Amino acid sequence: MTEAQFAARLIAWQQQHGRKDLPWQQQVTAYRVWVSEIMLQQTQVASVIGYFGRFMQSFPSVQTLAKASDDEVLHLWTGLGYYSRVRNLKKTAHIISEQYGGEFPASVKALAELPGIGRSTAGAILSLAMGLPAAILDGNVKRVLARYSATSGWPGESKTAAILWDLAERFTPTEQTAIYNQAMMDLGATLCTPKLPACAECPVQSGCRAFARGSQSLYPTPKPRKTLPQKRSLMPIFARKDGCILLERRPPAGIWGGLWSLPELDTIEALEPLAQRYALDLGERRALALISHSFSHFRLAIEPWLIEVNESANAVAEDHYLWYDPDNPKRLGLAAPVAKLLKYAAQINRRKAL
DNA sequence: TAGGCGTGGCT
DNA sequence: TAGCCAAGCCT
Repeated sequence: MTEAQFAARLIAWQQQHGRKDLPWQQQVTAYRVWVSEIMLQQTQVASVIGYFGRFMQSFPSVQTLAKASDDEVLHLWTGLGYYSRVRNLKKTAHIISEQYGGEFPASVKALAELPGIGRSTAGAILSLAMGLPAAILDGNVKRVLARYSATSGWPGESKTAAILWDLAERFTPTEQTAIYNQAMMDLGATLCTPKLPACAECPVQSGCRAFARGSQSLYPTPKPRKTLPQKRSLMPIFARKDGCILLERRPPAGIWGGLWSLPELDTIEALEPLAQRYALDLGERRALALISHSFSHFRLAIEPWLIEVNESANAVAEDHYLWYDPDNPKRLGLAAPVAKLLKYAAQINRRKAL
């Protein structure tokens, strides 16, 4: 099968079986495609749909996003993960409004220089939003191409990535590139799935080297896994009489960067110094059930403590902490397990009030 | 180049 | 249950 035939079959398949009703496929603009592509990085379509709608409701244009506060954007990202995407999103929104007059540049090079946009996301914006010929190489395309060409090697290795990018560039047609790229993603998401691919329905089965050998499950070569380190931390839920709970802002980089969180302690011995810093008188305390939270690179066991406090004046910077009212919550970014704990603590508090 | 960076769904 | 995986990018 020639490269042109491959592309033609994908395009025909897309028109019959592809996805055409995703939110970012309606009222297509570079802005909407860009936001969707950032949200979809390492994140499944089903998870993104709700977030995308709320985001567009609040920030309908690159200018409204550029002017928004960090807390407001992080609030709408809470639970989606990879929060550095938000910092990069805001930086790029600024650059587009200030330096590009509100229009996205129309080249891979210029797009990929923007924070948070790499080669594949640049290709997606160019092809899907602008109709220009540009290749993409996301997880779906990698899987389709690795199987079709029976290419071994983990795609995270530069050598394997170079081979796959070369294939992607060769197969990507200069006409109808948007439909073709969407077809490759949809084929990977619906037929050429990681497990139990539906090869019987595949439009390019006849040229697929993995299918010919019955070795679909060998591609792409999986990432070499190491056992995840296990960490543990204490999270004091300092609750005032009025039900408000102490939150601290996390540093901009690192895990949960820029989000609001409960304080994190290594040991219970660190509780007194922390209480002193905030000038808290500690009352009754009770341990709540352990929470296990899993990240891509470590596992965290959280030991939450609900602690009643009386507060007096302290000298901690105002933008470093706040008293969060669960019954009248401010709009800000919260780490997922912290959001769960706050709900739980509010429940306990409400029961006590009855 | 390898590792940091989240979360939820699925098996 | 525990591991795998998802429309990757940055340092």
